[in-house]
Amino acid sequence: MARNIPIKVARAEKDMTQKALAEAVGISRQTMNAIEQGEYNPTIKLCRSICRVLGKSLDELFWEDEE
Amino acid sequence: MARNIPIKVARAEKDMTQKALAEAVGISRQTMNAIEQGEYNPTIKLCRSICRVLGKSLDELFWEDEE
DNA sequence: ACAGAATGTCAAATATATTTGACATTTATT
DNA sequence: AATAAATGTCAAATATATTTGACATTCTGT
Repeated sequence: MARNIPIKVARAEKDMTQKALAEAVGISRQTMNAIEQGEYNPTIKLCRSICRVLGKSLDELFWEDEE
Repeated sequence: MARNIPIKVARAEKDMTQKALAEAVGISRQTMNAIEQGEYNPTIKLCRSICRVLGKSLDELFWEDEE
């Protein structure tokens, strides 16, 4: 999996730290970091939470052309 | 969670059975059924697979306004 | 250069998505 | 009405997402 740059950018736009985003979404900092590193595969529910907090769509933050 | 009507519709458009979609995506028929029933929470990777097979976007098939 | 915050990463434990098999119910076809 | 295909649902087992704690590294500001 590829690193998730769109999340990093959206987070920067909101001036949020990984920790802050993790807390806003109710997960651990390590999980948030791993998602941004593209090391796994969050649940769709979690993806939606992240989208809501960052004000972005699923397609903007989580689409990938090739698996 | 709410039943996922958009998947049902998209599947109908492609004239695919739950079983056929499940096979195309590499999961069990029961899991596909449960997803359509909104009983859980697939992985984003699986959501992307379903989107590719059905020719729809994440936002079209998996967005929900309220959790 | 120093200190503190933010990020990256690992291993072990826990929660939960997914599978398998089996059966009941509904829908479509003849 | 009868049969087959499609769908809905349950329980037990397995795979994997997520947590927790701990430590190393990079980034920022003073």
